[in-house]
Amino acid sequence: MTTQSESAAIRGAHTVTMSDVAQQAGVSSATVSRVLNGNYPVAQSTRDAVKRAIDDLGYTANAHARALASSSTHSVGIIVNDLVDPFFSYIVRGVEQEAATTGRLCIVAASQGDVDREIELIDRMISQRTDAVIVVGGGYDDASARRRMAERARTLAGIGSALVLCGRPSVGENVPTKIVGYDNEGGAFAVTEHLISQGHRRIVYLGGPVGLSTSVARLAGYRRAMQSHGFEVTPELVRQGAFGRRFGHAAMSELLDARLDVTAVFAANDLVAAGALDAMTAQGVRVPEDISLVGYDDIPQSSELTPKLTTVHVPLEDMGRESVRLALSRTDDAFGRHADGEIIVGTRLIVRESVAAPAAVPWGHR
Amino acid sequence: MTTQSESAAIRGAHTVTMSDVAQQAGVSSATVSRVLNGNYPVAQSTRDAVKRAIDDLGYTANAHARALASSSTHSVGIIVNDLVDPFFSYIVRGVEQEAATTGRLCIVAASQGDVDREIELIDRMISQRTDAVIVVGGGYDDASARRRMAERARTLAGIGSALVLCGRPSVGENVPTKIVGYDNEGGAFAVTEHLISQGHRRIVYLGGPVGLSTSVARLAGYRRAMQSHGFEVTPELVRQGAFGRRFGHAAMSELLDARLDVTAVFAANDLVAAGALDAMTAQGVRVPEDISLVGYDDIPQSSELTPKLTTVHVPLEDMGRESVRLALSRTDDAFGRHADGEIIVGTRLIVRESVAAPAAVPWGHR
DNA sequence: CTGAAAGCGCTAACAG
DNA sequence: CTGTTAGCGCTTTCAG
Repeated sequence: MTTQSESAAIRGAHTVTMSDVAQQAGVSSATVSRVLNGNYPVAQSTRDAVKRAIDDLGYTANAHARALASSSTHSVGIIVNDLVDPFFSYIVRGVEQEAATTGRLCIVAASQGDVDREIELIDRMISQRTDAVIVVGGGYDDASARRRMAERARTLAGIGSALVLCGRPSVGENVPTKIVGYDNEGGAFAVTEHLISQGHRRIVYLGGPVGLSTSVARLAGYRRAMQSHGFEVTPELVRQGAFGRRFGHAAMSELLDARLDVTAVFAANDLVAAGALDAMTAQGVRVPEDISLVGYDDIPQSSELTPKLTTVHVPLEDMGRESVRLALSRTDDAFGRHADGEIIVGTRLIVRESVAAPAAVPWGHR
Repeated sequence: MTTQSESAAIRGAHTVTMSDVAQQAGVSSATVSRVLNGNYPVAQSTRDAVKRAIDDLGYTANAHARALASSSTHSVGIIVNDLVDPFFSYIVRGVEQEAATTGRLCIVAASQGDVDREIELIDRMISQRTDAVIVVGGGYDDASARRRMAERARTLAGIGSALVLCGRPSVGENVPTKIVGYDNEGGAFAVTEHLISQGHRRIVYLGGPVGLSTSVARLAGYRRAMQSHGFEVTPELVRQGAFGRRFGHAAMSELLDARLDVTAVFAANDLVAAGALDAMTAQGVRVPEDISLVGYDDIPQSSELTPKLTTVHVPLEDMGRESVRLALSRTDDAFGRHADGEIIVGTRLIVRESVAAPAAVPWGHR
């Protein structure tokens, strides 16, 4: 048997191309293309000969030549802030899965939350002519960024691809984007309501970058719930900053040191909650006996904290999958114009162990 | 000002190509290519004209055409088991970072631990002609898989790319692969020694798929440490299975239910340790007072457990970075033959809070 | 410094 | 069913 490596060695370092295969099989390259793509009738005998030649030569089609000659590149692009943050990695997992299911490869890039970098990465994806470019996570209310994003959206729509905003608000009317979102305001409202229903009224909102759409919306939901019950949201009750564990820890420590009179904490996401929990545990504050705590996102780790975290579930992986499905579904109308597509996934309160009725005497005031 | 979108609208849906730009700028496409690549002298005025045309037209180079005509594709491929497992996601982060630094994009794919799927994905990466294909994580001692892997390694080397095995042993002598590894056996030996030095002698080895190179090596290190002290490793002391949190929980619960006489647990990785810790906490077993616990990998979450986990540090992100560096460093000799490259990163014991001297009376025997 | 022209490897009509 | 023939959009000699 002639193995791939042997023949490669015999033939030298020249890359094996389709016409090599054609020649070896005694057919034309068109025929090789046909058996490869299986989208056209080819005699069984010819097919076999071609397959044998492919094997013997160790031929692997050049995806670039293919992309150039045909249309689809069989790839999707995804841009996230950070690949190790569970929020993003679960979404990436969903995207990769759905891409694989549809025979596509997945190009991922991390923007580190830098807007310019993000645009730059979108441009690189455009260069790659990916079948979709998925941008994940909240954005800032920045007119320039929005305008540049809109330009890319148009370019992508123009080449038959699509820009999908996953967990990010629209960048403007009449901009051809697809959106996969979830209800940040509503979820925040619900979880705050839950706290209030347990008797809390001095609730602090902790974390989330100032101005980031996601955290703006969560804060709004919190505010609406508080106000609908006539509870005042004093400035000291709102502690924004970042979405990480570290911030949660630092901000909570500070809060505790200040002996602020609060009975519950709404952390802007689960990571912040985890950090806050650490800080409380370190200072001997019991959750939920002394202070109740809730988070947002329901990343799997949340149910592994002690106590298990009450939070708002967001179907991250599904959002990833939906993003590619939506992008791939052609929504052009009869005139070839690109219509908008939008999916809002459901969000729901997950009650676990981190909430209880407020302590008779608040922590730090005994 | 003529915006990109306006002119795109005027021009219709035809993708903007280089010759469009050339025409608009009144030069040849060769010139456009030159200013784009900046690797050849072009008059300043011409350069400006071209740039303006590019802007006006909203031109974005087609990466596939470029890859086809030139050589480098400016991309690297990486294959992991699972994108949300911190072990893998940190490595991916390192790869993405280094790729970005060298102006490359990163194609990622998940094999879900399936060998055939892994080979299939390598083939797709070969199709993409990525500058490197990085396969991450332990492998099974499977001759067929190794042979197929070796074939791919040769193919890749033949087209000027490279197969790098990150955290996986060599697939054979004279196979042109690059290796980025770390000392599993040594780290396991060290952490087991640590336990022994604290007075433990009934230590259970928990987790890790049977036969997976990584876990085989860790188990070997554990055995060597035990045996060097004359402690017998009875079969009941070795509980293999998987690398996940769920397995850790299940196996530890079982162990506890069996009232097995052990004073310490060496979890095959931190996820298993986290699961085991959960199980112990649930049953009222205190760590480390009743039973000591150690893990492996030192994923960041390890220091966020209660108690903080004593474990073996593995520089995951660095390994990712090194993988692409190594792959990109040409190590061809004068005859154009591809030489092997290998990096073994350091591993070190991280002592935290999960180990103490054994209890006078073992848990479950009071 | 710039243009013309020959591919890179493949797909997709268009003829047989 | 199969071969011929154009390109896809770019890079890269080779000539000016």
